[in-house]
Amino acid sequence: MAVSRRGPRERMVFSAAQLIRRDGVAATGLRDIVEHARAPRGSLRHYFPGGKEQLVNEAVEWAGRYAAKRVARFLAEMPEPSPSRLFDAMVRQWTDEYRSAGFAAGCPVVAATVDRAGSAESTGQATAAAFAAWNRPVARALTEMGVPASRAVSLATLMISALEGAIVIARAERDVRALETVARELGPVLDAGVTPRD
Amino acid sequence: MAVSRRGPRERMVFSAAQLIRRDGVAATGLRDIVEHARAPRGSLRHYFPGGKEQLVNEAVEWAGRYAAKRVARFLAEMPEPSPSRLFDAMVRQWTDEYRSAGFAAGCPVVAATVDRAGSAESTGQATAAAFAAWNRPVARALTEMGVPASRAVSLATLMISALEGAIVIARAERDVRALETVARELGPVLDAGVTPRD
DNA sequence: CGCCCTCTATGACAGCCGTCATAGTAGCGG
DNA sequence: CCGCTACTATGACGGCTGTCATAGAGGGCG
Repeated sequence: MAVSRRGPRERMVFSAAQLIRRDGVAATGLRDIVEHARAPRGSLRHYFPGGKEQLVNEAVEWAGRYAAKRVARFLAEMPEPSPSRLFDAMVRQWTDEYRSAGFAAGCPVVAATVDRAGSAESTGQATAAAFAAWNRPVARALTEMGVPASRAVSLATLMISALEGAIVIARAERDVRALETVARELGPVLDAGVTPRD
Repeated sequence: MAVSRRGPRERMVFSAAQLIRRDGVAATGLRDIVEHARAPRGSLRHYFPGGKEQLVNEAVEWAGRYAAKRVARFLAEMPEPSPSRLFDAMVRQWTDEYRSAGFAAGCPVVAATVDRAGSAESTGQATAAAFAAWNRPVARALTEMGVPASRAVSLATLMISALEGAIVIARAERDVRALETVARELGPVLDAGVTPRD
């Protein structure tokens, strides 16, 4: 696997993101992460002297970069990009996973935001940065498709909001219905460039 | 307080919902709930023989009923109901809370969905039921406003998805921007297709 | 009174948590 | 060979978790 090619440190961050998005932050133990990453437990302290908080933060940051790269790939694979087609691709990533692998996991950034366990000031900043890192390429893509710059960021926020909400509902219902619904209902809106209220 | 008028059992469910939506399920201890509810710890086992799982499920169900009732109240207070105005009211509930009380808490149903801690089959059903209980009055309100029945459920799902996603982003950013954005961008979309007045 | 039923009090239990202390290994430059 | 650095191994620590066992109030009622 390409994964095991990476160093233990990177594997731990990756495994942390994977377990967090499945079980939540509090329910994910350091020992679980180490085992899932097939990494030596003795190295935990060495690589992450900041403890669990640091590992969680890096996992969130990793997820933000991953989502951003994913957007770029969607656009690269798209012959004639359009807002609705981009949104479709973003949604389809989740419907595909849920259909093939079940509804066990959600978005790690959402998990880290919701399950902040009270403390963790730095985790709050990490989640905000992750959402920003995700929003940025989406908004930029929209502007390149002809959406006015003033609305591009807003539409990107709407897309990500609807997607994240639908992910949660899909997990609860164990059905991709909500994901398909937001794609179907929001797609035309994104293409039309509906004039916002006064 | 009206709250302390209620029996200890109901207070525990209420406190559970309140703590879960702030810290998540796993990070919320039974002892925290009992203390927050000013309820006797000895009664926990008596009222909730199903343990934490039962208490969490009841908190989620309570939240679903609460959200449904809230929709009814929004409509009752609305002179001339419209889809966008309903959505505005739903969003404003959260912007108001965040502005006045800070970004500590989110939606308990989302927390219970994301933070399912692996097990808890019954909690999955409870969260699905809660979303359904919330969707139902929204969809019904939309049909009464002139939205075709076939699209009412879809639009309700879109509204709730966008709202929930924006709640999460707002908490991460510690800013109501995302909430205001989805209200502004989605409002006109929801009204479109509705024949204005008789 | 005595009995029952609802509710409460208290403490112990095993188990997991994140953190940390200590020791040890491998490799490399000198 | 040394010393040094990077990394790993292992186990213990206090603290918190949900669960449970046992005992005891309090009140209605015959």
